[in-house]
Amino acid sequence: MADRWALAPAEDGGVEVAALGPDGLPAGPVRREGDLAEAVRSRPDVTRWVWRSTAEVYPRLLAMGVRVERCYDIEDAETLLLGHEGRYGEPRSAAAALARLRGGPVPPDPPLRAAEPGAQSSLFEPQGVRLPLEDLLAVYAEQQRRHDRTAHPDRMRLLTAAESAGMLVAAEMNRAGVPWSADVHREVLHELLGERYAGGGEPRRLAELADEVSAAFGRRVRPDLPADVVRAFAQAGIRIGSTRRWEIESIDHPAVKPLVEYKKLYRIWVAHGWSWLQDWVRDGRFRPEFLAGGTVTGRWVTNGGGALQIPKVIRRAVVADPGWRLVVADADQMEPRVLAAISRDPGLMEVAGRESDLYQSVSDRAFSGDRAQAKLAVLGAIYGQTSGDGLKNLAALRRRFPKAVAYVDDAARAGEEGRLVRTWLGRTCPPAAGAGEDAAEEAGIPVTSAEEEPDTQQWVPGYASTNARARGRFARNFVVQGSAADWTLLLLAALRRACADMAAELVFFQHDEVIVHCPEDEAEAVVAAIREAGALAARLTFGQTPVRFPFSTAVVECYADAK
DNA sequence: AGTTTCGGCGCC
DNA sequence: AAAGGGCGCCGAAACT
Repeated sequence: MADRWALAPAEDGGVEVAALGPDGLPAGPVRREGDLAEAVRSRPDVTRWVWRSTAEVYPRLLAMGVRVERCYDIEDAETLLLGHEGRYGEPRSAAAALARLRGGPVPPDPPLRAAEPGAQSSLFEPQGVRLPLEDLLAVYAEQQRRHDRTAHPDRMRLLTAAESAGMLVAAEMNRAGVPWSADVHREVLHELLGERYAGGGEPRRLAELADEVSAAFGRRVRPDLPADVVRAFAQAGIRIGSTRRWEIESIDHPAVKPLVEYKKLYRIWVAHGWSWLQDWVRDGRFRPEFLAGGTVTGRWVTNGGGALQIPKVIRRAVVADPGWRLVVADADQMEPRVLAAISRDPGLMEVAGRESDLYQSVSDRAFSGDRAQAKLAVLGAIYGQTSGDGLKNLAALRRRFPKAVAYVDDAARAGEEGRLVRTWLGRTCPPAAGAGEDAAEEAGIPVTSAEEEPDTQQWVPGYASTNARARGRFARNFVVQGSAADWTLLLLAALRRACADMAAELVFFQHDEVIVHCPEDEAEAVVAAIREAGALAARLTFGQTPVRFPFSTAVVECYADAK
């Protein structure tokens, strides 16, 4: 039996299936069967299912209790391949890919659906345009050839496979949900905000703080209205450019303390308060929708619920089931370690080859001993910092780690010049990304002329335009953040496989941090599995490298206790 | 009245 | 002290 099969759900609930040969070409006839889940369940030896869209197929399989080992998502691969080919923005649907292959009119992509609180049913709605399996297989075969034509075919194949794996993880996490205690959440809210008043107005503590702010100014001020706050300070003889916290905090005025406190609590109230709880938590689980590869850098996003921005204080509500634990694992200094792996800078690889604190090591070697400064300088180099403290030490960084800094500098230059920039595995940055209006215009989005700003520097020799510099910073960060995302995809894939042999379930992922929910007696095995998965991901992603990817791990009953 | 943008801030 | 990367979310403000 072939280990690779393809399937395409049909309109009537049936399914088409076909065995594939090692070359990815059909190894048998397309068969028509009555039931999607049964078609997969009855073929336990299949190690990879090829399908149009994981979002279309996998939630339905999971609902029937069927999991798959691996998959290949044709439309996701199409997106990655188009990007690699410098064809960002072309329609990415399988139907569009087929039209390009056969030479017909290319249909535009269907519009994305919007997020709705708690709308589990949306996960089961058919998305996109279905294609007969015969046609899907033609697209798939062509994609195999397009992989071969990339700069590093082995890496590109790994990338599409890894992101498909990420989509399986995301679908499984969406099904599992994040263990969430509504009672604890309500306790936290009551502690911070006080009683709620009828009518949905501000809770007690916010009303009190608003009164304190008003008293300090000697007139009624709405602290949640920036314009009102600016006006109030102006009347007090203090001019401010914005009401951002750092700016407010530098002011000497009795309104500052209650105002800053108000802004902090207001944020909790509107973004993670009682109505959030009502919308997103049901049956002891917070159910956001994770989307693998939702950003150009490959980082995930979530749709609804702000799952990647859960405030620290609210994490007390993330509580394991009785007898279960949360294994919380954070990759230590992930981005500089990734920079070491991709730049192959000898000095940085040596530092990143240890599991000990990378910023402390950098500080010991390059500076006079301040870890905070070393961290600022390293992150500043990755982010393209243009001023501030980080810049002071950039020269030292450049001397000590020349290849690493040159790597991101080269990416920045490529970005400024509009050239393609890729992650280690081959995810490609759109040439105009980070350019603001330029990017919008190139994507076909009309830009109002009133906002166009003549870019006078453009004609001054030696100066890049504002937009070009923005592209440079974007590209500089892209190669590091994106390559880190490459590694985390492989990490998740490996961890998922390890968890498949246990009761443990992956429930949360946030850039460099995973949470596994498992029975207490599995916790130590999960910790070990995470470390092994990280090491395996490093080998697979970067090949032979001395760079290590250690984790800080904690086995806790409550997420807030992990730090 | 409905839709889009802005300001601010949460997370990494 | 406050500049540089990526996101999502909310209400208010600004728009049509």
